[in-house]
Amino acid sequence: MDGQDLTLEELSERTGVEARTLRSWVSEGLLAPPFKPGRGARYPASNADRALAIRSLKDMHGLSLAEIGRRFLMASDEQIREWAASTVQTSARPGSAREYLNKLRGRAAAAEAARPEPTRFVAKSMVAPADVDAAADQLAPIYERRRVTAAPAASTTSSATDRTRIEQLILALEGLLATPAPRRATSTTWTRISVTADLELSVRGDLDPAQRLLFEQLADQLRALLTGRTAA
DNA sequence: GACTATGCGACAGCTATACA
DNA sequence: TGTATAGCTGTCGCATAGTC
Repeated sequence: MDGQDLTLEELSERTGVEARTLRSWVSEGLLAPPFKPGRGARYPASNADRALAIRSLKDMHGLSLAEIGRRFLMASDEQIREWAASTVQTSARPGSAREYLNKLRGRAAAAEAARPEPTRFVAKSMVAPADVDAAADQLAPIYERRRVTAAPAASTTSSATDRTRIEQLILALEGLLATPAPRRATSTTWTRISVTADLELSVRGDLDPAQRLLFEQLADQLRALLTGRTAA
């Protein structure tokens, strides 16, 4: 082993998650199993990040373990570390989506400044800035328009540009989230927008054309990020 | 080989929440 | 109010490995 492996106890101490709970997560496939069974079992150090990410996704975002497992299947190591870091840096109750995005932006900026290597995502934005502006203008009468000031395109990587585009879309949609939703849906009407073959956005209730346009653009951005290519 | 520490799988039970 | 579900949590029997 490489010395970075951990016993279950060390993993528990490092993550603050009880050993019994960690074993439960291993049995459900959320954490990697030990390299060998029995006494002296060593777990990969990456399990610490995964355990912290589970806590983050569960406590901050209310995801079920099953949903977290599905996200782990699609997530990169970098993404899992980012989720784990959000647990470390957020000791209080989770904040708004905007606060979360601000944290992501801050960490991304620091990481890029320290190690400006090419990003793993090469997706190009499929949505022209004017399209987002037009959609936001259409929604302006519905709720207060709030937008971020985009960084100059010449100084950003493609992934940073995509992140900014997604942020703009999310911020434009933020007004829809002003009323907290119940933990379980009671309405039977949903609008579903496919992102990939096994991923879709589901929005409770009917959407007007402007709202639907925004969600479709958000789905386009997510699809581009996940697949690394643009749609026709 | 005996003892001890550590870990595993299985099962039952507890708590909180949502739903009919 | 009863039932179902999710997410742990406690316990038990067993296996493995280190020490004497």
